[in-house]
Amino acid sequence: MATKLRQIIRAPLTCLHLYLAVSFPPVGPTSQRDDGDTSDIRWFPRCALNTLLGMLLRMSTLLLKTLREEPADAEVPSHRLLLRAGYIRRAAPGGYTWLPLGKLVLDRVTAVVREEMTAIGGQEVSFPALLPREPYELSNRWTEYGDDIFRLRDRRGGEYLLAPTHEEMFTLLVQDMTSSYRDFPRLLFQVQTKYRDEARPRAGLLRGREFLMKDAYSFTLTDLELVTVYATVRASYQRIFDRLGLDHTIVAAVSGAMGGSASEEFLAASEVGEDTFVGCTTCSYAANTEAVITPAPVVVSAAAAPLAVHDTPATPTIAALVDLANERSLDGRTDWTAADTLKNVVVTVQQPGGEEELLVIGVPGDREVDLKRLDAALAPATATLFDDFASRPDLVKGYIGPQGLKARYLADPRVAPGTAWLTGANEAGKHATNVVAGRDFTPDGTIEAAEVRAGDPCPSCGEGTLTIRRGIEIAHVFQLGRKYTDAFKVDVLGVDGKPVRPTMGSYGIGVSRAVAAIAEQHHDERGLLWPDEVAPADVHVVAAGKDGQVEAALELARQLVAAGLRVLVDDRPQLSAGVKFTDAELIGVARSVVVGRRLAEGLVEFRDRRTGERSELPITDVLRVITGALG
RNA sequence: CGGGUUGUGGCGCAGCUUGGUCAGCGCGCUCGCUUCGGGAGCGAGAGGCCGCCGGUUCGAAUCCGGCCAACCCGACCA
Repeated sequence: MATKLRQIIRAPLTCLHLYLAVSFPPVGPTSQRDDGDTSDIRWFPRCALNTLLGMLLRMSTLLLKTLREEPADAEVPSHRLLLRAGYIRRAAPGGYTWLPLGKLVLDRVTAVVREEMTAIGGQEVSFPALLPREPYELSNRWTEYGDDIFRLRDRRGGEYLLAPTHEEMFTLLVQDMTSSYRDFPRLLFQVQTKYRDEARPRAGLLRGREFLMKDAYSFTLTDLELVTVYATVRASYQRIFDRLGLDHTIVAAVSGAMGGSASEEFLAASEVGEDTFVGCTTCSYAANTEAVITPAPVVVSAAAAPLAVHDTPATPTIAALVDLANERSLDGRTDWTAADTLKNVVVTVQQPGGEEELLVIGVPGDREVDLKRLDAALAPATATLFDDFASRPDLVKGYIGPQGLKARYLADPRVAPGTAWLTGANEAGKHATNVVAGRDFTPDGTIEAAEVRAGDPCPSCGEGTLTIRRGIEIAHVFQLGRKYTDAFKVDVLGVDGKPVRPTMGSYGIGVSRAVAAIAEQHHDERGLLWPDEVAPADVHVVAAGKDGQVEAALELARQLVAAGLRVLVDDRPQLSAGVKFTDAELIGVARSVVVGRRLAEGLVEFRDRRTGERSELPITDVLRVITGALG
């Protein structure tokens, strides 16, 4: 009977992590499926260095329910399929339960990350997710991070947060445990649940309010060392994502709320991604649109005509202005286009502390202001469109020009000194031509706020043009610098006996998001199709028949397990073969073995879902074929 | 936070306009028999405070008000 404790399995000593696993009999009525031998429900993850341990998952007892119908509230493929195939369930707004199959995949992804981080000398630690306010107060992020932090109070009124990232804690740990240059360099990481009070969680695992993240931080004494470690981690990440089967692009990025420089993101190409990035048609340049630098134009004509004001009634929009300019042959020209005009957009800039300032942004009239790029340029401050023109009679909506403006003015790099523009005259119904930058007005600086378009010149090589794609941000690496070591005044003794302040690198991987990204890149109309490295099992054995097929499938599965394979076996009674085939395709283990109608002749069918290949082979050859296929 | 859509057994939905044998359908689940290689057939069942609160009414899933939640678009966001 199945009430006894299962045998305890000890992982080999070669494993970094020793897993003890005990499984219990399924709760509830078991009499019908209890075949008297459940001792093989061994349920444990393969250890980090894997191979020697097999695993047997019996679908007859697995906590799994596939859904035939599409869940109504799931939109993107990863969300739909992970729900349908029984990997996750929604448990809270922006929070998901990992079911057994999903947990296996998550753990495999984590294992790959852990192996690669360890391989470059990373050491794993783990901080609480629940942290007191003070460290975040000292780094100013209690304020800077704004509404995205989950904040809470304990019974005595003490203030806490659920950590959105752990820079402060890593820095404090290093401060606590190091005192000499001999303690450096350091690379520390953790795999932790992070919390962000996202205004709008969406797309299942892709943007949750609770998610699993691997965050790593390097501590070095010189900027040069930081560059070296950065390159090492970057290369490690490329290996990680290659192993995970994620088609990714490394793009130049902005570092956002973290602070820092030399920032790059790893984006997994996907139509459902929330990040837009550009690539160059000729060189290797790639960047998040937020980080695209606009090349300043070469100004040819130095001698421009003097500024001239024209009556331009009823032209509050660029389109109306251009039409009228051509109708009236302003300055004798009839070839005016939107690109000749200078559009001036008023925004309110809000600092994290709450102070507000009015700012006017000047961009060529044929381009919109990209609010994401604007915010990235202003970070950590944020901007909103200004619309209270009644309070500022000096700002004439639709007729604003940069000349004589009584507000801070930042211009697009295309508004270079010497360029002449058709723009507002700061008077209702009037515009001015030949408004020359550097002569008639001088911006307080430049800003990258104009939209980026496919076909724009490449800022790197200057020859190619930009193409635009969408991607899922699966990792972000950047040279953080001394923001946090300064905040906490971390100093260690250098070789010369004088204090040295370490500099930091920050390297994050969205682990749970990576699972979703893999699902986005590896599925078809029939279901998921996991890369081998992260699949919940190496092989899916399907018992298709009731003439001993279930017993034979289980026996085969045990042999495969004994050889170190992780096996998912569909031993569910009473189900037709069709149901099992469909489920197998939905669940997405690439290789399956069907123990079916030709069992009596000792033959089973081997299927490769990626290639569509099917072949019959003696049941005794299965192990050889599978191990061969797995490489 | 703005706009939109939607809340009815585990899942997917109908019913609401026109209040009254409407609490229904499909899937799933339980039991029996048959079936057994592509989400089987027949029969018999279990399962729902119709998101929540209040109002109108003789009577509310249905009409009205408020609230909550989910999803989508935007804003925001390692």
